[in-house]
Amino acid sequence: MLIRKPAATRKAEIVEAALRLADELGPDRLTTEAIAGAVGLTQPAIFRHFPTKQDLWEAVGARIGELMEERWAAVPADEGRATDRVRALVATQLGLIQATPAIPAILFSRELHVENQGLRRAFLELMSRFHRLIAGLLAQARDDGELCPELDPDDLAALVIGLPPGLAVRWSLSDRGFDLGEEGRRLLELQLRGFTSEATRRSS
Amino acid sequence: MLIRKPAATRKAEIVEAALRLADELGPDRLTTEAIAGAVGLTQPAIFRHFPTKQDLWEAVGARIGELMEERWAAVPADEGRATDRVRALVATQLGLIQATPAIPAILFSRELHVENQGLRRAFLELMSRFHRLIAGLLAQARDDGELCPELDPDDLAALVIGLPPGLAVRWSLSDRGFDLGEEGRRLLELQLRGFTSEATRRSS
DNA sequence: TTGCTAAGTGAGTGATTACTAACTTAATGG
DNA sequence: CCATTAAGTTAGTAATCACTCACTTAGCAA
Repeated sequence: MLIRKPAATRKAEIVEAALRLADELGPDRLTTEAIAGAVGLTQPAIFRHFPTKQDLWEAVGARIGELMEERWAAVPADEGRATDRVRALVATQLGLIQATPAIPAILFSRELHVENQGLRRAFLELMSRFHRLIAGLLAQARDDGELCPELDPDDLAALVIGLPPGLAVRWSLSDRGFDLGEEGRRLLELQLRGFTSEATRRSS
Repeated sequence: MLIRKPAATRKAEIVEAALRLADELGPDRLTTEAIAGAVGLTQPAIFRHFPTKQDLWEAVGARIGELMEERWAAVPADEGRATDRVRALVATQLGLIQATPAIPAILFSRELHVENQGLRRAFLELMSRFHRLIAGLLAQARDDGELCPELDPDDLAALVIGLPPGLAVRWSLSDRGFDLGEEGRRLLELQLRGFTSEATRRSS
C-alpha cells in the first residue's frame, strides 16, 4: 500500500522535488499539486509538512544555502596554491548551477525579493561570505607574489564571483547548449591571468 | 470623461507598465488586472490589445530587444579608441538594467524558457550580436596594440558581456544598495587592465 | 497484541486570474 | 453633422490554486 515516511525525510523529498520542478516549470508555475505528484503524495499532504507555500520557499532557500556551503567545505582549506583554491571554489559554483539550474531564476525571483526579504538577506550574507573567502585567497596569492600587487583583492573577487552567474545567463539563453563548467573554467583562467603579476607569468 | 487612445499608443503604454510592474511584483505575479490599473483601464481592455497574455510577453520581450539596440546605436561607431567604445557599450548595458531592473528576472523567467522558445532564441541572437560587437572591438584594440596579442578576443568578450549580469546578481541581492553603473565601470576598468599589453600599460 | 501518534487521504472552498460576449461611446473622416 | 470604426466597459465564466477539515490507517513503543 502506501508507504509513510518520517516527516524529516518527506520534507527533504519535497524540497528536492521543488528544486527540480522549479527548473522544469519555472519558479512561478511551481504548484503544490505538481510537487505532490512528483513525490507521490496527494496535494494536501504537502501542507502537513509546510503550513504555507512560503514556508516551503523558505526551506528551498535554506537548502540552496546548505548545498553551497557543503560544496565550499569540500574544498581543502590549506593545501595547494591560493589561486588553485579559487579555481576549485569557482568550479563548485559552476557545478552547483549545473546540478541545480533553478538557482539563478530563484535568485531573481520575487518569491525571494518581495515575498521573503529575510531569505534575500540570508543569500546576501552567504554571497558576502563567499566574496570574503575569495578575496582572502586572492590577497594571499598577492602576498605570495602570484598576483599583481596594486590590484584590490576585493574588486578582483567581485569579478571572480560574478563570472559564474554572468556565464549562466548565456548558458540559460543558449538552452544549456554548452558545458557550463568547462567554459567557466576556461574563462576563469583568462580572468586570473589578467590579475597575474608579470614576474610570475614569465616564470611559469 | 475617458480618453481613448489609438491602439499603437496604448499597446506601448501597456508594455511599459508591464515592464515596470514585472519588476515591482515579479514577472510571475504580473496580472492583467495590475497592468490595467497602472495604465488606467479596466482589465478586459488589455485583451483588446493583446489577445493572450503570451502575446503581451512577446511584445515585452521585443521591447527589451529594442531598448538594447537603441542604446547600442547611440554609441558612436567610429570615433575614439576601441576600448573606449567597449566601455561605452558596457555602460549602456548597466544603464539599461538600472532603468529596467526587471530584465534579469525576465531573462531567467520561464515565460521565456518554457512558454516562449522563439523569444528565447531572439534574445540569444541579440546577445550573440552584442558578443560579436564587443569581440570585434577587442580585436581592433589588440591590433592597435592596446591589448595583449595572445588573448582570444572572443573569450575576452565573453568575460566583458558577463560582467553586467554577474554584477546584477549582487546588486539585486543587496536590494540595489549600490550604484550599478559606477561599480560596473570600476570593475570593467580592472577587467580591461588585465587584458592590456604591458607596453601600453607602461606608456599610458 | 494493542493503543497511540502522526502521516496521509477525500472532498471541498474561496480567491484569483486569464479570457469572453454583448454592449457603449469617443474619435475621426467625408 | 453624421456614420462608421474601434477603443473601452460591464458582467460573467471556467480553470487553477493555496489552503482546510474531518477522517483513516501505517508504524512504532510498551
